[in-house]
Amino acid sequence: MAVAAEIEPERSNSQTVRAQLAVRDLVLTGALKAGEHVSELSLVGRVGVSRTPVRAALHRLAEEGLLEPRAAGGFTVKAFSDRDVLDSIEIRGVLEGLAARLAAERGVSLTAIAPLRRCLAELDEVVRQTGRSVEIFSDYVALNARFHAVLVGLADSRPLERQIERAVNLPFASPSAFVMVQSTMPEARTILTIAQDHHRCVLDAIEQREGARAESLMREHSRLASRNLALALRNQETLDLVPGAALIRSSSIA
Amino acid sequence: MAVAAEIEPERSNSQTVRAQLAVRDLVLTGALKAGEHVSELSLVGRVGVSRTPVRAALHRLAEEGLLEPRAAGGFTVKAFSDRDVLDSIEIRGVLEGLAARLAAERGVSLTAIAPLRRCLAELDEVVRQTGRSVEIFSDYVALNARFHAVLVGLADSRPLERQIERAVNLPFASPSAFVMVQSTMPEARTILTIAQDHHRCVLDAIEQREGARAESLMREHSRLASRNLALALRNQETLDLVPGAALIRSSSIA
DNA sequence: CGTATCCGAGCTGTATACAGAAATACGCCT
DNA sequence: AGGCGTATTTCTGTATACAGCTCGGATACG
Repeated sequence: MAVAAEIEPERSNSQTVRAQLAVRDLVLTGALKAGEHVSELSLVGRVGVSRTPVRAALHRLAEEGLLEPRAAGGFTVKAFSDRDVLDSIEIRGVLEGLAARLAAERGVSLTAIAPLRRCLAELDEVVRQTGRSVEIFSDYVALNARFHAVLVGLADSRPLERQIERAVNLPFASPSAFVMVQSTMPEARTILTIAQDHHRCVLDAIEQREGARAESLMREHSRLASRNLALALRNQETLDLVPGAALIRSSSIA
Repeated sequence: MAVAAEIEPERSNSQTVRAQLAVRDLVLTGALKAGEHVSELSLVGRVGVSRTPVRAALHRLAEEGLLEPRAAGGFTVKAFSDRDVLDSIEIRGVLEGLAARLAAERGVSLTAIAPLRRCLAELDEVVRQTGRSVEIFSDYVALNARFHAVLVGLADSRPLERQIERAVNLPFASPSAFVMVQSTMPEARTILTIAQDHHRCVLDAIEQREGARAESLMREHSRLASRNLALALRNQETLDLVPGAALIRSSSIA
């Protein structure tokens, strides 16, 4: 089918996963507008699999929070207010803060923290660089994602990992969601420097078993994202750099 | 089928929901042991619906955290260490703490807080009562659940509600999970009194917009559950009063 | 002209049939 | 007698057929 060819032919192992990725992309790119009802049959044509995996994918995306189940059955694309986004970021901050505190309180061996130290050093290099801004930032995004993931692992708590994974699944709530927005701003380098100092201090706090400090640092760290969100909402064009921006219906279209 | 008759004939609207409830019960009662592989076909016979809704139910239960997806496909009943349970309770405390703080910081009108005040008054009465211990506690459980639910609503944040709902879905992480354990203990009344004082102080803190106080109170409040867990783990017989206790594989079977 | 009712199209929920993969058990070979 | 390979069986993943329901439109009536 012609339309199906639009979607990458990625022959992933599972049809369900393929459908999930395809539909998620449709939602995040705005091909399916917020509030719109998304029917199973229409997707069957678009992603080229039968109803069963499409159905499973829709349920999973509803669990992720991108779709909203209707009482009558079926799903609609969820719309997020700016406060919803803000709250999602705060939730992530609180949970990551808990992870940092647990790591600190329970103690982490030096060998366990070593990978994170290495990650920190790599981030240092990226921040120190003075090249093409966009490239620096995309390097930063990748390393930053790794840093956060490994940090959460230090808490060594499966329940917490699960909960954080869910919080981060909302694309605009991920630790790196708003980093690219900074790349368009004059004080870009400043913010990176501050964020990286957060990283460093959190590691120090964990090493010295300062739980409260580690926790509040991670919270404040997440608020960098909140601040970037506020900036992005002012100049609408930079908002396109944020994944899933199509879902954010700005309440202030004055 | 004879076996299907064991399950209540509850003709709920949806086959999927029926299957979900039935399988959840099988897991929580221990009919399906922790670690055991749960096959779709075997459940088809037990709950009396076809594979499609059973399959959907299994995926939902995996999302809830009661089942664990296997790489090869299918699911196993998840096992929880006591630390997993402890962490789950801590996660709930942290999230409910966030809810209380947001409510306090953003401000709550007196009319909005009124239902919670009423709930508090009803709890007061229950705590003051001096009747059959078990009845008092089951009354308390119901009211306590309502109190927590309404409190979370005060934060007025859909993302946070979603996240907390997920945290509470783990049966032993719910606010009332370990209340029944107290009913067997001599200092039962004492704990209820303390818990109720937490409730009262949190409301006061929210009214007076003391965010930090509201947050730390809710955290400490959740730690009552942690303490009850520790007690329940000592006398194994009281552990049966906890929903889903069958999933907790005590690491210390000394 | 507005409103209520009825009918039809489309969609979801459910059941089942089929294919491929994994686990198990059996038999054969060493 | 034990280990390995193969065959069988059982399972999951996927596709499709069917039934009931919901929603929208058209028509008739006030």
